[in-house]
Amino acid sequence: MEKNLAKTYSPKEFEDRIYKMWEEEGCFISNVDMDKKPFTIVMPPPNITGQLHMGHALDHTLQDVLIRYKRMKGFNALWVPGSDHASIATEVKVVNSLREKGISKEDLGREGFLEKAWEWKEEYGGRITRQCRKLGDSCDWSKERFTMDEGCSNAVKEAFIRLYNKGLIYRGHRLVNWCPSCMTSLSDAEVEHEDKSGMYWYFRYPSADGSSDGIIVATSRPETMFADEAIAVNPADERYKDMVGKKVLVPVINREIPIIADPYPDMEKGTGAVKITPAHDPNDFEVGIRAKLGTPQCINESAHMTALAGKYEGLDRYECRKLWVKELEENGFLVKTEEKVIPMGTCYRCHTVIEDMISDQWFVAMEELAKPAIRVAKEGALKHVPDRFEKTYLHWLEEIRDWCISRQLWWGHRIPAYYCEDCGEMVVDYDMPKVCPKCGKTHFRQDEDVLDTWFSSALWPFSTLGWPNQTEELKYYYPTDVLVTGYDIIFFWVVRMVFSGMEYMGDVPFRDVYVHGLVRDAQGRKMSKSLGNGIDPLEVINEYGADALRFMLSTGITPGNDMRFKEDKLESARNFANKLWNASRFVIMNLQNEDGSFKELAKCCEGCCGCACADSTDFKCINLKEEDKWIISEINSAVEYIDSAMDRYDLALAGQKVYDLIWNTYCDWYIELAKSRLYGNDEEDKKVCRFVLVMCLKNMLKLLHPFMPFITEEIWGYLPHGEGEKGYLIGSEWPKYSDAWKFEKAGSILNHAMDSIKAIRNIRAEADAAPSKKLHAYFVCDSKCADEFDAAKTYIKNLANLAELEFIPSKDNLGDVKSAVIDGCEIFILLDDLVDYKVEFEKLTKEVARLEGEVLRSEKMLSNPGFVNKAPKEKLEAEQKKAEMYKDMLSKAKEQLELVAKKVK
RNA sequence: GGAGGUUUAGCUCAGCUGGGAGAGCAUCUGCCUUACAAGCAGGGGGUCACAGGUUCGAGCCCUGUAACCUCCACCA
Repeated sequence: MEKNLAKTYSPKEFEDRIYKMWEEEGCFISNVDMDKKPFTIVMPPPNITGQLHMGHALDHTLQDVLIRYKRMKGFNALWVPGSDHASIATEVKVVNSLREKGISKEDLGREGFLEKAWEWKEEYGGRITRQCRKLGDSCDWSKERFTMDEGCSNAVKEAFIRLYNKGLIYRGHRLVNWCPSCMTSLSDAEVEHEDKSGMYWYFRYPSADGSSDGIIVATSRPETMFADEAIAVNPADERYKDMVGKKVLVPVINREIPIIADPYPDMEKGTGAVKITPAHDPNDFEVGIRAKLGTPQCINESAHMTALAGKYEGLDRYECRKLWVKELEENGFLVKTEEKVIPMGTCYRCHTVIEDMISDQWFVAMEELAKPAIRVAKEGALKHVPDRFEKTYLHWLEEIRDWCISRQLWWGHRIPAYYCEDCGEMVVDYDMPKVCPKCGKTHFRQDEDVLDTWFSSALWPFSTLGWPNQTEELKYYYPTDVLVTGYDIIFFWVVRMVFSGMEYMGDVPFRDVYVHGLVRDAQGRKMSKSLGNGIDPLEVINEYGADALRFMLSTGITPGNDMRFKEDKLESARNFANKLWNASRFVIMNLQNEDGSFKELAKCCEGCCGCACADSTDFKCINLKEEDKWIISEINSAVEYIDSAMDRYDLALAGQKVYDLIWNTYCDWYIELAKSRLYGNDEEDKKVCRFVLVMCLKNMLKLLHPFMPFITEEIWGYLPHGEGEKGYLIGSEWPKYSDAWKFEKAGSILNHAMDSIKAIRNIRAEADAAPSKKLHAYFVCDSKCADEFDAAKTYIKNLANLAELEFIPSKDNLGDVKSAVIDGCEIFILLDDLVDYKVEFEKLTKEVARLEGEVLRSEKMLSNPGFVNKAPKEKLEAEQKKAEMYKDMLSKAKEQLELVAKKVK
């Protein structure tokens, strides 16, 4: 082993090595252990369609931070990894890759195609797991799952059969969302609504018997006219009362259709008369059922016209529309047009405009299943973070319609329904039946369709733990603790997992849903392939390291809100890692002898191993200085703060606190204070200082570990450890808040010291005094804190670079001074010719004005009976103290001003 | 047509249950001070979108307005 850390922080040198070490040592493995409480997260399985993007990196980082935190807190932490077969998305990808080789999916046939799809899965599934490792995901790879592996497939069959037997899955012949490009049905959740600029065309449908001028209807889809079955009007509509029951002709093609009365038409919209095309519009379909209309189709599965469209047969729907409108116009049927924004459903995968298509599909009846899912959210058994997402969740469940689960695809879970070749009888079963229960024959064919990919995802929190088998894992780990996911898949996934969990397991799949936002680009746009603005996490890791990426992602967010990806945030995170690296290097440097062996550290207590263990709490045998007590106190209160933030899922606040602690507290102050001791001659005190440096560093490494696991583990490896600390940081114990670590007096002393130092530095900087120049400072302290300033004296002398610090009773006879007023003390420095008295005069004038303002504010508050009577006692007392302090500071500042005023003259 | 979110320093964003406005980056000044220039020290910069209200006290609570964003909603 090297004696010390390398000179420069270079994450590439150790991140992969550390991960491999963790994995080989089984640090991620979790097994059933009744003596420990489990903490479980099931990873939202990434699609095997490609590679992980920044959204995954965020999702995984948040989960890993939580898992590592809980693991260190002593939970039996399990993070189950896996991936999703992503039926439609993957099928499209495989089809495309085949097309490039000039092969169609039909050429290969079902079996051949599936072989190709599995090859795809092997390649891309493997790539994803490698990326997870790069990110530092501490998931239990021995439990890795895939939505189409044997266990998950069994779970899918079991779920399907159970629901079918309960009558909650049924086959229906009805209108469904159809993507003409993907050539499959889609569920409502898979349809996105986009506003598109469109047109209303108003056409006259002439009267069949010539008894009237006919009727004018508006439509945005003239090409569906070939399949019109009626014109509907509202029964309350006076305008058309006499026409109900009469017939009109579809223009040009002269097919007779009736005018019917139905509550559906809105008298305010369009002309109040609506053409009814049951096969191509869901509302029309409903009207058609009520009026017993037929369902002729003029558009087919690929959105081309059928024979019903006559000479337009075979044309694309939009081609046909153009020509057909032209023909109608030329024949005088077009009354007027109106430009209009029309909301249109599009396919969530390819954004093709959806057709409503009549077909035979499988459905899940949702009404009963939704009820328990609604109940658990309302009762609080399922908690959303932030809670506003509960509204989204509930709204969707309350409006839910039956779920179309069959897809006309090959890649996915094939529906376990079998049809007798002889009599057509359908059997739903785990495997192909041997004998037909109806006709006794033995030839069956399986349903051609596969299931919606979300059908298997819905089972993920328990199928991954062994369900439908009642395994030990399932009993121990279920329900899981938290689901971490983006708000964009609440509908697809979260609601379905919840009602599935309630249905099959009788309990929620997770207690909390931690919802995060999207990672956008620097301009705030969504990252997408089409914009080409996506950023590859691997490239970022390559340049800045996984720790920097993780820190940027986990501390740059507010729960539920989107974040922008900014390069400078990454840099800042990387610089922080570098800071920690160098601080650690400093500590180690001062710890080691020439040969790399450790120098002696002070022992904190009887039986101390001399390794400055992180959990030292008994300081009986050690002579701590005030700054030691102070830094220990600071860490102690940070632990309390961080715990509370983590427990609220406020990871960003927790992370920022560690940042602040390491950089602004430990590095900027403690290490600086430590230098004079380490370079001094007091050998006993050096041991004490080393002890504190190491103990505090260890605790900070722990606090940072969930966020930056690699660098913290790497540094941990270079520090001395006692028996109780053997092993890796990842498995170490989280720091505990302890009263033994509270040192209030030391805090006060150091605060006085830091205030003084800053004030003197300020004076020096503004007077343009050389930093190297040793100054002589005079302090006039209040008697109430004289002791504390006295205790702070050496710190001030050291860090403010003073030749001398003298406490004097009054500033009289000092002569020319530059000064500062801080709480409890006035500071004077003789700077002779360096001072610009004019500037000084202005500054003091301003300061006096400021203090006057403060005093005024305070007095106003204190003379306000409302405040005095109603404010809590602590507030009142605090305000009184402040008032006193400001008055004091004001009078001193005024005196100084007078002095300077004389000089100016 | 419904629902939600956002609006705080030049930029990106924090700000917990109401009690004296913060960070990172950028900018300016001075420093290669023996862990770190990926750094150190110091400074400047904000009518907390707008208008009302509640309160002794509002960035925070209530009402309204504006701008931007997102989701949901059966394409006459």
